[in-house]
Amino acid sequence: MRPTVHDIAASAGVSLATVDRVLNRRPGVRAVTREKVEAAIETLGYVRDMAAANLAKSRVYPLVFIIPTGDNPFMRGLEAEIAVAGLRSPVDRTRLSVLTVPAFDSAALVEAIDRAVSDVPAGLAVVAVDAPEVAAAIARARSAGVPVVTLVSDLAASGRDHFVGIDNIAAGRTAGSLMGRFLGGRPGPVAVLAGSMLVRDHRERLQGFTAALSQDFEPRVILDVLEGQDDPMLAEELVAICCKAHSDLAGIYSLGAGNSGLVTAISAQGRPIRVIAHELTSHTRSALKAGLIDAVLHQDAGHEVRSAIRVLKAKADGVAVIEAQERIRIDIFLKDNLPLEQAGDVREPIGRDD
Amino acid sequence: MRPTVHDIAASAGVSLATVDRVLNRRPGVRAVTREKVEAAIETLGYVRDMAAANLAKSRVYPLVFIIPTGDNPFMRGLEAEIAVAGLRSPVDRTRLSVLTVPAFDSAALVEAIDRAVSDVPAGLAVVAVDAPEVAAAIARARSAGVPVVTLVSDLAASGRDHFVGIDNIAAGRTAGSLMGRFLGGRPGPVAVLAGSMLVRDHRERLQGFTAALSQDFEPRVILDVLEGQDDPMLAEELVAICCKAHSDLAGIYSLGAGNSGLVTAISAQGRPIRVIAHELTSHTRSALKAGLIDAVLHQDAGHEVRSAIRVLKAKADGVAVIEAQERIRIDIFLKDNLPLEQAGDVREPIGRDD
DNA sequence: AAATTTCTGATTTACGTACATCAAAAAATC
DNA sequence: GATTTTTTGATGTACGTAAATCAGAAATTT
Repeated sequence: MRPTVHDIAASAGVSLATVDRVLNRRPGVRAVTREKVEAAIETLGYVRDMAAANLAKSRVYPLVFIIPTGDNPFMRGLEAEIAVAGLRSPVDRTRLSVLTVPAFDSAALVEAIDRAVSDVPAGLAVVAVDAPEVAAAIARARSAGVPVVTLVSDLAASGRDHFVGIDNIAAGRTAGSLMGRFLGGRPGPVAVLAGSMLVRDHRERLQGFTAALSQDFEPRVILDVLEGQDDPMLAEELVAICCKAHSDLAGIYSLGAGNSGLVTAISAQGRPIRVIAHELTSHTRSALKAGLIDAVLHQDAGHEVRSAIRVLKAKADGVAVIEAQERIRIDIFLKDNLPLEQAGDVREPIGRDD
Repeated sequence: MRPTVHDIAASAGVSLATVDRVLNRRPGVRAVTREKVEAAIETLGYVRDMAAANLAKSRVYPLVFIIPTGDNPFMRGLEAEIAVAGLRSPVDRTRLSVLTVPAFDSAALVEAIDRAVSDVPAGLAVVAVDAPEVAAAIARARSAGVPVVTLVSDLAASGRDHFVGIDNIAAGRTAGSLMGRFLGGRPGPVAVLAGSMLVRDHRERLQGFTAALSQDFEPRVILDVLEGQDDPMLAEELVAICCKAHSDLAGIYSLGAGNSGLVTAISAQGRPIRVIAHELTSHTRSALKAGLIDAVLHQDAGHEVRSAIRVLKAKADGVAVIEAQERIRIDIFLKDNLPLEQAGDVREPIGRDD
């Protein structure tokens, strides 16, 4: 049987109340007594039964997610997954709420963080914007005792407790490596379609892509980045122009959103172009199946949300996280390993979307 | 606040004891009364607080894993991950035990299953062997009230509650697709190195590989399967012979174990051969880095073990599982997206291993 | 040594459920 | 209608922890 507080009390020769004071850092315990208790905890290998503790406290974990507004399908998918996770809230004693703020607006994000912190939630998950004032706001949250994880987009300088998301440099390198192998000896330049070079994730993906493609393969021209603002219409236009300008275009790496425009543009081309894109959506899925896209790199929003919740609860309890379990993987989908379509999958609106 | 048994009792106009009888299927409740209670449960949306219930019952979940003996590194990795998960047993109220049986010995497996069932564990995870008597044993376990999941190797005919593992046909297809793309227009036959065609997983991988490679790419000769018995020495010998016999050998798909022998054989070749293998181990990792292997398909044993535990607990409680969370993914590793090496990773003995 | 402050013990209630016991009520049987 | 059987209610204890109260002991200060 695992030891209980009673065993600790008996073993340390103190009362239950004192053990409780030590465990919950309540005042009124001499240093020597505290050490006796801690020694007993150590030798007996006591671990607090969180289920019983939470029951006694009737504890709930109010968790706040702060994510960007706008029609970025990945972010909307994230929001949907938070809603799905919310259905399980009664079971896992969480209470999830979502704040949305304009994308890339660091002032608004800072305000949202401060507002969220003011009702002392059990944890905070933030899609970070790369700005010093945001880092400062996160640091404030933590010094107010609120655990913070960054979600999708990291901000290591903030001292956040954990980052939930993929390694974007590795994602870019993977894309570059796949592109190099898929192209084989075939000549011709490669284009890169991004949302905006102002976004850290996109910069990192580009960096990894360029590095892998130029390091491990024969020299190849990488054209100037097309910034499609994650807008399908603009993406389509830019890609079409690019195809016209480069009749020998061999491949395209789309590292942001707006892929439906990309697909429209390349399907109009009568020549094979290798395409690697990000995020599995209904569009990229069907383009994969049709052979218009060769590979899709993907991060699973559901996993990210569940991981954020697990990590925040663990941090709130001061418990260690299982690192291996919380590593968010870069999924590589070909048309041959597509997962079955599910109800919760990202579905996009007609016309303007990913 | 979520409703409790007290709310149900009040709402149904019955006593707490009666609610308890209904909830725990104890006798002594008239059908009409039971229906009243069930209606109240329904309308109030009551869900039993499992944490409190488990506390009251001081319930533990004894779970039994049955896996093959032998030096198959993947299976040993699985065993190691079970041990790691066992460290968390006090926290999640499980008690894990492992039975090992000779590989592919269905009689021994049946005996182990029956033995395990005889002390009525809360659940059973079995690396299944494809035989009718095994299916029957699993069916017996289930009708004895013991939830069963198949692990790594499925046996759908058994009526098991759940399968924890990858889709091996999809894995083979993925390998075929990657091989086709990696080879591009380059001519030459492709070899397949398997453990044994008696194993269902290996058969399925081969099937998927052949289908994808012949369906989506120019015609290519796939040589007769080399059966290396998952033995590095034999694998090395077979591959060396094959290379000698086919001077234009373009690629090798290694769908089983014994990869260290494979690597030795191909590194002796002075020509580039595309290689796709299974399972990330210290050997395949370093071969990836060295460029001797192009891609590794991987299933994460830690995830599989944790998933099996979650699913079995859920089945034991009669609770729904989160399907999306329990899907075991096929990881595709290139040298560019290798995860950091960790303490729990599969390390192989010198000389004879994967 | 007395007064004060700080620590510690003993005890109780609570969280939501499980489970057992015994009495009382209702239904079924004769 | 009396008896037996079945169903229901009332109540208490337990699980492991949290949190509060109050009395008493120990340490510190005067």
